[in-house]
Amino acid sequence: MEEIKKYIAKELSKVLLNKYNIEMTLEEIILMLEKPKDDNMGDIALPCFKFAKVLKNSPMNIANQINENLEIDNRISKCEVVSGYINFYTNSEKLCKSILENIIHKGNKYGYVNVGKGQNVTIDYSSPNIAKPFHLGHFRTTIIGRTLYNLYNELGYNSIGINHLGDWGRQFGLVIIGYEMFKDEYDIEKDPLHILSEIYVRINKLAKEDESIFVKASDNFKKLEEGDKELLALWQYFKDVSMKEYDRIYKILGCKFDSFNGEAFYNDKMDEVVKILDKKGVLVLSEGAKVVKLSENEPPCIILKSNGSTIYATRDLAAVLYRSRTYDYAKSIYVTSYEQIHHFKQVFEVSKFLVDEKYTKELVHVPYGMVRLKTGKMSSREGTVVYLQDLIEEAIAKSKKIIEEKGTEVEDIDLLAKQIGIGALIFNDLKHNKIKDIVFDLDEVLRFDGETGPYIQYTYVRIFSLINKSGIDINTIKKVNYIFNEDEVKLIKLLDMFEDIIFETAENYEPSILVRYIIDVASNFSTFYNNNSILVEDNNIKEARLLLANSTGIVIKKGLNLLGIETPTKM
RNA sequence: GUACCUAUAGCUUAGCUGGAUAAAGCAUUUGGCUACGAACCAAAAGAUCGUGGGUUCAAAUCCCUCUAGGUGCACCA
Repeated sequence: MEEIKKYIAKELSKVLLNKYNIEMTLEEIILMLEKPKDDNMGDIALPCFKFAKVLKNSPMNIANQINENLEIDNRISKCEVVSGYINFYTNSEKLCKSILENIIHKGNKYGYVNVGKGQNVTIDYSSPNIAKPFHLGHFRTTIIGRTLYNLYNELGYNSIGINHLGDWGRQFGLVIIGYEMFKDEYDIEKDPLHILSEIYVRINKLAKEDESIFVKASDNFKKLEEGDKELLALWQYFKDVSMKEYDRIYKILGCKFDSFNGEAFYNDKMDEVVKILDKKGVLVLSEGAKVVKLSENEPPCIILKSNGSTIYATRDLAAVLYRSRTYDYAKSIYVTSYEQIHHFKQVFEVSKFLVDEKYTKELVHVPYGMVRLKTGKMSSREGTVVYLQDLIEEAIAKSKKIIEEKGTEVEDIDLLAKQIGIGALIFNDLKHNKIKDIVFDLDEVLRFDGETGPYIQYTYVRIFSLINKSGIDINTIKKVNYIFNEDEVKLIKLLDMFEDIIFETAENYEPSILVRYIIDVASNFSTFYNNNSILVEDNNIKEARLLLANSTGIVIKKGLNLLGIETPTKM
């Protein structure tokens, strides 16, 4: 379709120049071209309103004039002027054949476009705080980040997934106090993370009443920073038990990371940050702390607290320095909730003093909205936190129940329930525009009808089953000898958009674009599938439709896999 | 106080680099399984696009006011 756009733009530019003496580049004209609202208004449209003012004529007249002077070959089957627009109808017979043959030719590589040329993109995501169970609040960063990870690989970049563990800071000084105080009351080994987080809540409460506990926590953290062996051993224990649980969660979600260098990793790398900032003369003393002032009215970015300890911004800055050197990234993405917008704005601003412009201009914060419960905000103090492990188990159990109610021919129901349950969880989340808050309701998430994960998976299963039943080896069909009908043309043109959609999704850091597209594909396939018989038709028709089904299957499978959702072949 | 984000059908949302009749799903009403999986398809009904201004040939979309909700704003992460 892009080629045809270019062709139309080229022809238009000739008419504009000759008839009106308007000089426009192909790119400018392509930008003016749009997709008509309705499919029966053609494939490409040129609104002529902008010319009206310059030419002092009505858009309708101009459209007619341009249309009359336009010389176009058989790639376009029809041009029509409708209320100020010129609508172009592509010759879909040729177009559809070439689109389908291209998809079949590329197979499961369809969608891959090498725009990244192997450049590194770091994606900082998930990043839970250790010594606490993984909860629903970490879910969005994990699956949005993972989707971006897959997308950038698909675009020919080399994605580097970084789990910037929250494993450093005063809170661990506090946990240590709590641990020593309360450990004898628990059998920690039984469920370390839940117990540790309970201890954290208790000690936090005490500290609120007794300021000296916070002071001691800060001391502890200072000691950790200085390498106190005893305290570090405790810290290491917290980290080990945390990683054990996180690994389990990542495995079930299918997430992979190339690095688990968390905040503690940068402990010995922050001195250099301080030195560089100091040398550049931007580090100033303010209220006892060392800070970088960014603007007059705004509070500064704290680099060293008044007790000399570092703060999370210092660690993020050290990470920018380290990642620029280690990965020489073309882009560096941070996926966190919108609560941290201000923080990253500051960090990105200060990092201009640390690294080359090459590395600062592609620092990207990808913020997303909060997950809320029907009962309100999640709070560990209120005990209203939803742990992801529990949630996943519940989702799987509920899915299993629904599957059994609906009936299935699958033997391994547990596996299927896992694929569907987790798929539904991911799909529902990524379906929404990421910046919007989500009110979490498991019953809503696990609906199987309409725009849902199970619906897409079901569509895929039907495609798979159809091709199986045909008894034809799909790879032996190379040519299309058939003129596609309206349903088919619509679906094929949609499949043709896949590469653009992947690009757009990555460029906007917005997985919902891809999700919406997959819904559109599945829904169009279902319409086609309902209105057209396949297996009983003559060979030419049957083969063409099987190719179409197979191509749709390729796009759906690839699309879902990019989102981290599995595609069962039976349900 | 100030900055940023959000507000579209009963519910959940899409559309937001301005363009043709505001698009889906759920729920509601109705029709379709002796063709390949009905977890499906089709039809009907359902919208003062939060309010009030402004810019424009054209505003859900851009600018301003106000309202409601959310989030951030110096030693937590």
